[in-house]
Amino acid sequence: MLPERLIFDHHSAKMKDNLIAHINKFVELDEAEIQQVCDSVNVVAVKKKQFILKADEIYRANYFITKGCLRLYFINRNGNEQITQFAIENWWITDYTSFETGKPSVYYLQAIEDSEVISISKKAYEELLLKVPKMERYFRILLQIVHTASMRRFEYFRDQTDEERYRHFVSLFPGFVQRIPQYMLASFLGFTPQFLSKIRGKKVKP
Amino acid sequence: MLPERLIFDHHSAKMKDNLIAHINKFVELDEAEIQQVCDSVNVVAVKKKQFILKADEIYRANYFITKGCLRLYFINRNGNEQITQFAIENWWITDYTSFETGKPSVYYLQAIEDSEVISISKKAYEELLLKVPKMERYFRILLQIVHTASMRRFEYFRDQTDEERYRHFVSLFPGFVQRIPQYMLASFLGFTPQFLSKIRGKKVKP
DNA sequence: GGGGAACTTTGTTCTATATCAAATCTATAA
DNA sequence: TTATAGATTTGATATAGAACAAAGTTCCCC
Repeated sequence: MLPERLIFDHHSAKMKDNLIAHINKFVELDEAEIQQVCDSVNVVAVKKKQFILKADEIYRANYFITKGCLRLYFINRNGNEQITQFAIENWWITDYTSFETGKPSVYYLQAIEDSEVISISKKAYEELLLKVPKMERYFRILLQIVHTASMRRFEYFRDQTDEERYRHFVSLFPGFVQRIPQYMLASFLGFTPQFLSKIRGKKVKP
Repeated sequence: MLPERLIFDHHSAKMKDNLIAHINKFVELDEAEIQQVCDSVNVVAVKKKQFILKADEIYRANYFITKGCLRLYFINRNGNEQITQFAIENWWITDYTSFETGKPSVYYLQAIEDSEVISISKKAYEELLLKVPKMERYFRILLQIVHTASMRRFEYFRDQTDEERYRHFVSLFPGFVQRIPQYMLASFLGFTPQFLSKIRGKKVKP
């Protein structure tokens, strides 16, 4: 029987393969570069409801999800959770404001399901970008994608009623909606869980 | 007296210096790289109210403002203008969705004041990124900044009332508010010009 | 597998902001 | 210089969704 450490290393290597596969969709890494990426990151398992970080803490890392689902939220002045982002497989997530400035965040980062996450520390990230310029390209491309996604999201918030935004979101991501409780979806879409329940109770016009 | 073309070239070179100065805040370009950047871009003058692009057109370039002010907006289903971004000196602006996909945009890009703009075509942008890897870094850093800005903006939309968001914006950018008509500020902040007028008419609580 | 907490549903009332309408005010172009 | 469209103000009315409240439901944890 293998010692615990080796089992973990084997598992860990498999997680890292997911990240490498994702990077290779955008840039072509050679063996040495793959090694440098793998040496820069760590694999972490988080249980459902476990927090990776909480408000008032500093986001010293960026997180890539290989399995599961996380949410990023803050508490508004009425004391309600406001989810600003979900992250599922093959997404990076962090509070970039805190990550960049080194100042405490207002955000909570919590697992919605048992999840596997790859983390890269701020320091390792900066060093990796200098050592492997292809990673500048990789993150530049990802950030362009993120930017277009948030522009799109903004459009929806400005051009649709809450009810329309709900129906639209469900039609776009029917599978994802199954994975999360309703109150989280309501929070993400910007209204109360009671209102979501009322929408669902309504018969859709034939 | 100099021929028209030379006068323009001289002016054009000065505009490009602004861009180079901006890039040099984030990465250090050598002479050859500066030349490559300058060869990749064009200088354009736009008069107040003139459109750089309109809805249904394709954003084939990214635009850097050296002087003046532009707005990016779309027409919502009620026929109202929804401004999603302003761009002033030293900001890049485009509809990245259209820029990346080559599909027609829903956005209008219009000068609010007489402005000077440097454009880089999609083709020149892609080539420049390959020829000058430092530009990957430059745009990666800029996109991180843009991303944090839109996260912040989202927070404000979720955590403040319209009136609070107005007062907050004015306190953050008093000079900018002077430069634009009220109805544009209302559109950017997500409410009607009538409502903005009513807010302004109110006495602030002492 | 039972009990309590976490969710969801349902009904009522309330409020911020939209919408509609019309009266000024203000720039710009002829 | 004035005519005219564009912009702002002001007031009356309407409405989407919040807040509050309380009854069901489901999910876990012991």
